[in-house]
Amino acid sequence: MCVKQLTHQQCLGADAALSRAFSLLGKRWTAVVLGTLGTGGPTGFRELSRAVGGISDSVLSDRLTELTQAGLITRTVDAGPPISVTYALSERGAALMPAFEQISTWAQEHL
Amino acid sequence: MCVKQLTHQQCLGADAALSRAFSLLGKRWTAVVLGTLGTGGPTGFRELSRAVGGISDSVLSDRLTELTQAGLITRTVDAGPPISVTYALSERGAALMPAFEQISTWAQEHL
DNA sequence: CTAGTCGCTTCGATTTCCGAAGTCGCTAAC
DNA sequence: GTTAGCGACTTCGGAAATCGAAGCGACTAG
Repeated sequence: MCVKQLTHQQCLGADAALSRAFSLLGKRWTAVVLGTLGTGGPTGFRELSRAVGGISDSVLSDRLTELTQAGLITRTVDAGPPISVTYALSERGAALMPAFEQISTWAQEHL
Repeated sequence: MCVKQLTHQQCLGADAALSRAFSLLGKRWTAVVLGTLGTGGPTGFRELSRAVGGISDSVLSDRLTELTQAGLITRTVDAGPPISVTYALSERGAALMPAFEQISTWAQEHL
């Protein structure tokens, strides 16, 4: 049984939800991109690339597209000139930050 | 600045810690394996494979090796006969469960 | 003796990721 | 006017990760 005295069914539901979450978060860079937007605030592609560090442009572009489509971030285009694009956490994305802070705290003492 | 009024330095530290955490959790299946051990308790390879669902044997084997080496799970061999092996969360691994519960709750309402 | 299970390993194929180079539109400096 | 740099990406070949299937040895059950 669960470490927290849940019913078997509740455990299955929790596992399925965690699986859905990690079908996104289990990709390299997804959580780091979200976390970086959470700590640094709204920013553009290049600045985000620098803040994340080590990510390729094509993967960053892919992740931003996926996260926008999943509703975790918003993409705002200012036609300028010059064109500028700003990515920011949405409410839904911001709702993940408490969990990421816990993971971050955990990593500070365990990794 | 941070959404939570941290210093710039604290944000950078948090991002670096999150990056370290997700160099592990950002691999396909890692978090789901941990989460499944958290809800289902100690178990063997085959049962864990069934509980996780959809994972290949070679990746499960790889993940279990990595997680054991990282100290997040323990591997206990009973020489039998027949041989049986039990994987369980370590204290360090169990310390991640509150964050995974938050992510699971978040996924139940957002994904 | 046969079939099934456990706890894995191996291997070829597929998918994901990476690094480099590139595009277009803009701005700045000379 | 020219050159260089930047932003916001896209493209592509190669490397790494993942997958699915098949296999192994040791055991148990019928």
